[in-house]
Amino acid sequence: MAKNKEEFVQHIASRTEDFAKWYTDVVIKTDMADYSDVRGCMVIKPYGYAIWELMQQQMDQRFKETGHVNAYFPLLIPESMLMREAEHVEGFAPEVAWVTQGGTETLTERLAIRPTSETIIGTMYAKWIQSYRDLPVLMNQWCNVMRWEKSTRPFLRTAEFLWQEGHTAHATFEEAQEETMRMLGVYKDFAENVLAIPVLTGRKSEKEKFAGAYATYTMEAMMQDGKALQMGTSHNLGNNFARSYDIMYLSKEGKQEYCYTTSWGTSTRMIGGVIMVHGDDRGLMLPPRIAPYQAVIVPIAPHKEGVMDKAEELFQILKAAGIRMKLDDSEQRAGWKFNQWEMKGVPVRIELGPKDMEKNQAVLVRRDTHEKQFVSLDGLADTIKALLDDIHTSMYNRALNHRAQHTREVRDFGDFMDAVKTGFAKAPWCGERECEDEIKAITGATTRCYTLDYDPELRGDTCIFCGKKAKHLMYFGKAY
RNA sequence: CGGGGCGUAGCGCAGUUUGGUAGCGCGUUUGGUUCGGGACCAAAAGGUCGCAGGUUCAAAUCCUGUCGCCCCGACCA
Repeated sequence: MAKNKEEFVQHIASRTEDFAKWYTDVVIKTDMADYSDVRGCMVIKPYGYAIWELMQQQMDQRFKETGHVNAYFPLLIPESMLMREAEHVEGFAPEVAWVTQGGTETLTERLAIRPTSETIIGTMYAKWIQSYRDLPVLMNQWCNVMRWEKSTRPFLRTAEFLWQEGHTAHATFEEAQEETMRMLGVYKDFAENVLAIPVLTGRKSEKEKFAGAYATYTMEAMMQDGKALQMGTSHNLGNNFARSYDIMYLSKEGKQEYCYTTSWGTSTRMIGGVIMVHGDDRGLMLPPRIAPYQAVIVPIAPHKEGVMDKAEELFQILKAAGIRMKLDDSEQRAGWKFNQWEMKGVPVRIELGPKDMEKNQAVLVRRDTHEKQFVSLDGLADTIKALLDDIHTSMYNRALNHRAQHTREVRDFGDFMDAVKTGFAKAPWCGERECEDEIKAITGATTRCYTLDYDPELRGDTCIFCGKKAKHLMYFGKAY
């Protein structure tokens, strides 16, 4: 303990300082000091990258299960290629970074650093697809993209980010629509069953949809402050890109037809979502399925005879059982380690000391509830696996409950304004751009997505704001 | 692009009003006592005070310029 009160307060303050930085320090560092003009560059530290790798693995597995294959396309896109889809260009032009110089050679045509790859992949698809026999084409690419945003935000909006972008081509609109919805479903499954984040799925308004798309579908999560985060999107591009890039096939009937294409993407922004949905005052709280370490063994009194040997033995057994393990044999006090691993979000802590060894037991402490249990060393791997599943479910339910408490279905604009102060409002809406803009100007809330099963004819609702006939049941909220 | 704030040791900061030996906490290193919730004692290492110019016997401190970062707006698949 510190000598006097003043020193003690200072001591605590410096700890709190550490702790306020946990989110950047542990996972991502945005540090622009050496990049004078590149705002919002991101450095992902090894621990954060390990999280991303686990996300990649589990998403990729789902992509493969739905018949997709991975490929890679160029980083640089010639300006003329980018410009072929008018609406797309209009949407992305303000945030594209350009290469104008290659070595000592000044380029005759600028090259865009990809903000997304529809244009270049579309160009390739046009060459690859000849016949109905070539369809569908189902590909995915893991890569980085760059968008020169005016303002950036750690995790949520960085200039450069890692993502996956799926691009598919189909013979008919219906097949493209089916694919769009299938991948939206894959994303929802991933968010809920891997990240333990409940998401709303639905369709974007015309204003919020992807530039050049026929329709954009999205999954939206609620953060702890009640704000919305778009976690992934799936677009039915109709034949818009096929028309601009000449993606055509010869049908069974011998006619040249345009393809129908889709694209869908999720990014490192999801790491930000995990942090903001699950984190608490002690730091990160990682859902077990993406935790680089699912359990950490903290030996108690490691200098005592046999403790380290037993801890090492346990570590090997649990690791062999398929649990991602860490044995903390560093020269720190137990209490320090407890706090350190809680800050890093490890779901389960295993304490093993002389007293436990006598009783053939270990102490398990879960990160989410801090609940402590004494369990037998026999069958410990199974006990921990069950506990990890339980932690996942309980984290999901906590987030779901939070969202439920901050979402209100409203029919009155006063209630609407109240609702979007702390969360989502679900309200009938006319679907018109001017109305959407005015709602944003007045309340700060934007349209997030609308439900797919709402029938305004049956319900006879009027728009929450302008009073015209409602077309959609829309979720509104303030967004990141 | 507009408004505000900040650049001093690895990290977080005080010191600038009123110019006069470069400070504090954490971290690091060494030795010792400890060890079931962020230990204690003792010693040590570590900074051309963002950069450039000016004023002065003397500048972290005053003046001018410049670069960078953060926050709030505006903007934003």
